[in-house]
Amino acid sequence: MSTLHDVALAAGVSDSTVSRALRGMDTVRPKTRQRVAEAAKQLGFTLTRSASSLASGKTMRVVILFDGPVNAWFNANCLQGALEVLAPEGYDLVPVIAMTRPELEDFFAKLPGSGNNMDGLILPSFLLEDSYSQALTSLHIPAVALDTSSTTQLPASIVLDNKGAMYDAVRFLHGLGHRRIGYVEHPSPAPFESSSHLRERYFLEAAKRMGYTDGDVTVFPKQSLVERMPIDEATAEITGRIVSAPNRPTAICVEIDEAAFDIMQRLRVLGIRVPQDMSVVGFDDHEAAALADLTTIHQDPQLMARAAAQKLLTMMRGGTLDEPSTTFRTTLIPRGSTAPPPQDRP
Amino acid sequence: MSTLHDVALAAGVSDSTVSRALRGMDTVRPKTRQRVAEAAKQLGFTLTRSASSLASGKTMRVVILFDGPVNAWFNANCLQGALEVLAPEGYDLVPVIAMTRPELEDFFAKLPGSGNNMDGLILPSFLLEDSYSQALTSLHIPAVALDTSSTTQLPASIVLDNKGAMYDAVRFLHGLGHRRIGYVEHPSPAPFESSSHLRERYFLEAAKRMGYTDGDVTVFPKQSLVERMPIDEATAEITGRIVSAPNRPTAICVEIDEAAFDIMQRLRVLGIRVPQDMSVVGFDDHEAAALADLTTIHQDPQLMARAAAQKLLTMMRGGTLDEPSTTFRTTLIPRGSTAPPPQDRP
DNA sequence: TTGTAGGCGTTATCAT
DNA sequence: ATGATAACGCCTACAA
Repeated sequence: MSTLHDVALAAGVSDSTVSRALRGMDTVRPKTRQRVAEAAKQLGFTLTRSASSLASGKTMRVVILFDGPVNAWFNANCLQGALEVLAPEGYDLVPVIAMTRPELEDFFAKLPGSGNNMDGLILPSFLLEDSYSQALTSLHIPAVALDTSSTTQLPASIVLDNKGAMYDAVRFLHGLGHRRIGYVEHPSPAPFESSSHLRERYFLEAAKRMGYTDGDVTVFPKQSLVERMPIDEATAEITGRIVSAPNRPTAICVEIDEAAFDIMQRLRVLGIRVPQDMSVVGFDDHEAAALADLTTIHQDPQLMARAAAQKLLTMMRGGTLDEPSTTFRTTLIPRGSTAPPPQDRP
Repeated sequence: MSTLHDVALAAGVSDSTVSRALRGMDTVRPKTRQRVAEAAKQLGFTLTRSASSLASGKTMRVVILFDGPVNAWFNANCLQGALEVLAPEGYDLVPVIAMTRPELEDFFAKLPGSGNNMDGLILPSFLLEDSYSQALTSLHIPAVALDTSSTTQLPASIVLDNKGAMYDAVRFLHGLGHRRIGYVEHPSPAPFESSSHLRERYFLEAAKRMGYTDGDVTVFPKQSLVERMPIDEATAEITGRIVSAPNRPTAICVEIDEAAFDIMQRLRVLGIRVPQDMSVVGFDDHEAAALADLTTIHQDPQLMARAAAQKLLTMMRGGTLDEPSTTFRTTLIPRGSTAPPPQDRP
């Protein structure tokens, strides 16, 4: 209700002094500062964000762009991590979701003018098209990629060692004696590339490296994507394909835990025992993975997001990153959903 | 980079016309509107939020205040639900976390001036102190409570039928034959009252109503709160108390699923079989509940948050709610974590 | 249907 | 250490 000017009158100083005092600038005499503080508290005064923003040019707003719901495990953890570092610095962290290609295009189409509307951008998950990442840098919008890939690198990024992770997984299954293995894509509704799709590539690469032939390795769904299908229908469909695959694998890697949980349950319903008949490896180490006794690959998106936010912070403040890109490694957590293949056991 | 004025020049019209055209107001000739749209796109122009905000008085910013991390199941779902209705209307949804009492106090202390900084407020989980809810209404800040309780009701609220839920739970356990039952509080780190604590009260009330005596019903932790303790230590501690309780219950209700998962695992480790030795009922119907085969009480915070956001929307637009308070009911989902008590079985 | 003019509440620059 | 004075970019009467 009351403005900075009212505070100035009450404290018997000028507007500028109030502004300086309230923002903790150093050229204010302690006594004056205190008088101002009292007047402000007295009046219940708070700076108006939009006015400060307009005058200063800083919006104190960073957007985090997701390719799916914020209640998905990975996204919620990113949000929390970034919030933990940004909020104490006074930034708003605004989640924005672009689930469809038009939405994504729209977001980037509006980018040119958006410099006035955000101080920074965090991009988790997206496999960014080059034109987009270029636009970002040429518009001088501080942005950091969070487990995001693109040919044209952004100036800052947090990357997950997906390659190492998949090599670990394949090596692990190979060590258990599995000779027919499969990779299961997450039936994501997002119609554009997500960086987790990269894992498929590395899985195949690792398999080949370990001596698996094409016939030994299957990807589900193979080609005909299960698109635009409710997610559990898609999962059911995929589980069906796995079970009825001509050369059914004895072990599968699933792109994310949340999908693995579902698939495990469906396998059991179909009479396929895990791990006796089929080994399952997940990805994420979701809180429920221990509960489900799921062997999985641990990652910590909350931590990665903190790192991303930290980098963004220094960029927004005009600093230089001493390490533009930081890589996080994964850890394979062996649990009860994996075992040697059927024929190997007594 | 370019301003509304630049667009006006390019389109050969006045600033106000551009403003009107861009915001879709009706008093603009289609042809003019199009010319403006083209000029805007051409220049990559986007309205500057802070300027619009300052001039119009609307911030297009609604904050959602949480008492814990946004990656908690309930919170993440609230966020997603509210986002789904607010984002399409152009609102930023800004998550703010107040985990400690000072943080909460600080938030409300700054409220008087905050009217200029937010158009609305969503309050999940808090057991609001009256002074706070009164401040909100007297400051005319549109706010809606989401499963939040306070003596002084806010003008709008979404309430969960916690009472009905707990009566269902007690009735269910009673029907299975349990004569000694327990209620397990969530070892929340938040030092202030959360509305889920209400459930404890209703549980006790229901138990009494069904004929349980004080000796038959135990609350964990009983009195000495497990405060300021890392959450899993607290859970371990609580599990220990349950197991070693003098008159150990044969069935427990746990305040939220996430805690129930943990407790179930610990019980098993301690050799207590679920449900043979101990029945467990959760609350939430978290995605992992099916996986854990946990009998639980279903609620849908995402849906509730949508409703909350909808109410907020009409309030922010000056409308009147035809139903200030909406109550959502719960459903008990029987699964494998509950069974008759030990002595009842052959 | 469109244009004109004033003001929204701060910050920044330049004095003092 | 503090004051005066322009911006900042848009919206909203009001006028035409």
